[in-house]
Amino acid sequence: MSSSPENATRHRRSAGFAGPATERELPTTPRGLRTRANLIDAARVVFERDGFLDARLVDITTEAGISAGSFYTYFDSKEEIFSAVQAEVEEEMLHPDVRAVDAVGDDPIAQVRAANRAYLESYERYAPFMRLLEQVASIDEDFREQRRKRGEAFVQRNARSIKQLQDRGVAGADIDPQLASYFLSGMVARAAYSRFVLGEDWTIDQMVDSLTQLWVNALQISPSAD
Amino acid sequence: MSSSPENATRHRRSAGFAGPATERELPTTPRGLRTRANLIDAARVVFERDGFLDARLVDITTEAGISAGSFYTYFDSKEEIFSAVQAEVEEEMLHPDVRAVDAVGDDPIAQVRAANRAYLESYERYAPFMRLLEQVASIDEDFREQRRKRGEAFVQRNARSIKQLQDRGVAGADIDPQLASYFLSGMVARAAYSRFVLGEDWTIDQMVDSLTQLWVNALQISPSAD
Amino acid sequence: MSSSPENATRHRRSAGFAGPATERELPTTPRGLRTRANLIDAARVVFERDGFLDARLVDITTEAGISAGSFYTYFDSKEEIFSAVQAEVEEEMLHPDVRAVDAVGDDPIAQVRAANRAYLESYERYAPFMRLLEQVASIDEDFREQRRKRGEAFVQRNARSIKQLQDRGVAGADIDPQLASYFLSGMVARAAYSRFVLGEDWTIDQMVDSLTQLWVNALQISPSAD
Amino acid sequence: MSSSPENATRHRRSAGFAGPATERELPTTPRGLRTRANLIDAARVVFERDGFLDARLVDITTEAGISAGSFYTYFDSKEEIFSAVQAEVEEEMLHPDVRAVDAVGDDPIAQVRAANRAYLESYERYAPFMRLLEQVASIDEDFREQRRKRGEAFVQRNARSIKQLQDRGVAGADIDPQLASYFLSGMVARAAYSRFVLGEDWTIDQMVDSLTQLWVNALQISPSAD
DNA sequence: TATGAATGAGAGTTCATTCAT
DNA sequence: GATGAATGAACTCTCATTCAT
Repeated sequence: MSSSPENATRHRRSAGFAGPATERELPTTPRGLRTRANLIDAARVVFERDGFLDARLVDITTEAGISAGSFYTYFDSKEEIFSAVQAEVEEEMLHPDVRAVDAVGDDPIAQVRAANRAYLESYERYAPFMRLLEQVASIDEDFREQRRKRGEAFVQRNARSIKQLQDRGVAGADIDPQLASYFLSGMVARAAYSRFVLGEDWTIDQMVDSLTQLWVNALQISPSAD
Repeated sequence: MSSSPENATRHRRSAGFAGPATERELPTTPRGLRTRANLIDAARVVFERDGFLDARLVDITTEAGISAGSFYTYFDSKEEIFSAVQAEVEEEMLHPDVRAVDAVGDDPIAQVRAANRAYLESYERYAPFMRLLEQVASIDEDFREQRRKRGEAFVQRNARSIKQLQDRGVAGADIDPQLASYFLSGMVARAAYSRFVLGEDWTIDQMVDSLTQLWVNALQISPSAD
Repeated sequence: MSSSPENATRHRRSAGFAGPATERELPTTPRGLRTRANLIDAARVVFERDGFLDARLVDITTEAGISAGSFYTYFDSKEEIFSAVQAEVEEEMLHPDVRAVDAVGDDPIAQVRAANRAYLESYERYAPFMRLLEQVASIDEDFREQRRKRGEAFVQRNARSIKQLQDRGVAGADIDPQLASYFLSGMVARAAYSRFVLGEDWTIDQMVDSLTQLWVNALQISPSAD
Repeated sequence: MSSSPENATRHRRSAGFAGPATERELPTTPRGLRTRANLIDAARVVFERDGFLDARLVDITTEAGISAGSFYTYFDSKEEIFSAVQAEVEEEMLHPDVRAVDAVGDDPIAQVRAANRAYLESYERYAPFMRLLEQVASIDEDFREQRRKRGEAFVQRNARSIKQLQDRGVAGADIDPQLASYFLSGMVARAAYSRFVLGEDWTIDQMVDSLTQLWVNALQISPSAD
């Protein structure tokens, strides 16, 4: 809004994020594949720059160097190309430069710290995209639901870790692992959002220290005896 | 999007949330004041039902029972009436039915618990409005910044409480009160969002218990000796 | 096609003729009523000149002297304004200048002749509109069905007349009144179409004579004894 | 319209049905001939299924199993391939399985009956194509004119038959053979249209009986003395 | 010659905002 | 001051046709 040009006009068509639907098949020729890839890259640039709502298809095609009509050779709607961008970015996020996490060893505190750092650094690297995700989530209920479901898996994994710590007597026994996992993950996620989207001026080190401390205290994790 | 009618299109002129701007003076006649109030109430209904983006001015004026053109007698833009709605809701939120918080006494744990419960109950009561706030924040940077600043005060107040607990030796001394306040508040806020906007199916009691426990542990608050 | 300008482009949106649907209420102000009427008149001009398919909304609004966007103040689609045109024309057709048919008396042959003449004269007067009806019927199945149902009533009425003639012994007894009514009415309708749309060069008198003769013979109507 | 997908949009460039124009020469290779034939068959399928207007060239080429661009190797426009389809269907219609018509003998009533039956049965067999013809005729004036001229010959032939009957004293002498031929043929054609396009629920036997009776009465054909 | 991607000229549609009555 | 009709700038989406490979 205020970040858009004067008198900007924004259209939305509700093609929907409801699901993958009839996944359109990829173009067969190298040229087609190249154009499609260009389009996705262009869309990412425009989305991250203007937000989902202010992004016009014509901006995307212009950025991609093709005509407006050609958009529809590859995608049916802004929502559909957004999903493609999302897939691309997620693909990209899954190629970490051999995460140091594994080198951490068994110390649960070190593990929490490493996980928090990894999360924050990833968030920072993809900050414009993360902001975009937040926007789309706040706009579209289906997308929100989709995202919630994905988060579920992450929370469950964390909950199991907490449970194991409890079983080993390393974490407070009277803590609900599910809720603790959910709420503490949320704390970190929101801290990242505050830092990288809202622009709070903390260093990552500060954040890692503080978040890890709060997390560890909250779960009453005792330092590893090793 | 998914919740909007097929092919709905929304326009926006970026009047902006940048600030109070030239605060428009209130109408002088009782009738004018009544119409203005109707308009705000109508806007709240429509905003909460359709979201900020899908809300059309004509829907608001229709809901208010006045003509489309009369809107501009009272407000200059959708953003401006949104601010008025926000002011009204916040006014309403400040009239608590004699909050029991004060009855809590000096026990810091009981205070944290009471504060968490109060927050969640208030969030629940205003859930549609809270969702609306999230949406607008994700859309508009100025609004986001405005909101961040307001939150600041709240965080500072909490930080001072934490500092006092530390000074009394009731909370961990090595905790950064500012960050802890920010992050723990964020945890609660996000939990409320997950529950009342995303629809996670927790009871408020569960949430209060778990959040209070995590909060208290995180700050290493020891039970009051009294 | 060939009758449209070179490289003309024709769009069709399937709003549908399925039914009256949610009949939009009339404008309340005189100005609104005037504009709506202008729009209908303009639509009739454009439809009759260009056909349904080649008629563009912007042609209609231009003809009506209003802006393109204003169209949607009154109608939702080309189909909807077409229905309004149809209603208007039918209204107009129902104001005959005191049809002479009644003056014909009891002679069945004279009655058939009078009916045929009235039909042909009316068809001639509304020839451009009749051509339009044919086109729309050939394009849209719902409209076709609608029209078929309306014709039904007319056929039934004729069938009853035939039945009465048979009962009075004035028409052949072994004729199926329903089918005869349908087929003979169809013969007259098609003759009118051939004359006024296809442009066959018969005089109305010729047509009346010949059609009446065929009709009368077909039903074996004997001349009234009077 | 109602039969087309939501919001379908159709473009047309008026290549026109004006005439054979520069008849494009047939492809020379067997492969080319096969592709051309496939294209025509595909076009017939698509035209009959979707109507002329809603048929997209890409649908036709897809149905034919060739690429979009290749269309122009064989035809210049939708109109042109339509003409080819028409030619093909008419060719097909001219290969009757040794029509029993000739076996009818000299009885004029039996001849009329046989002709009517043959017409109706043929119409039924080609009903989707006949509907298509009606549509195109209603859309394009040149095509309409073309068709009218072709019908002329048929009407003339019938008119001559009627004349002969009159000369033999078997039909009413005061009937205009031209007009009678035209109008009665029209009656049968329209009955067929009502049955096979509009969906009236008559049996062919009913129709043959009734139409023959009306036709014979109309012409005052007396039963053959043989 | 076949391919299929690219084009581009529109048409329809929306709605914040203006303004004559 | 209120009304509600009128405006017009945007934007999406289609598909016959072209053209580089």
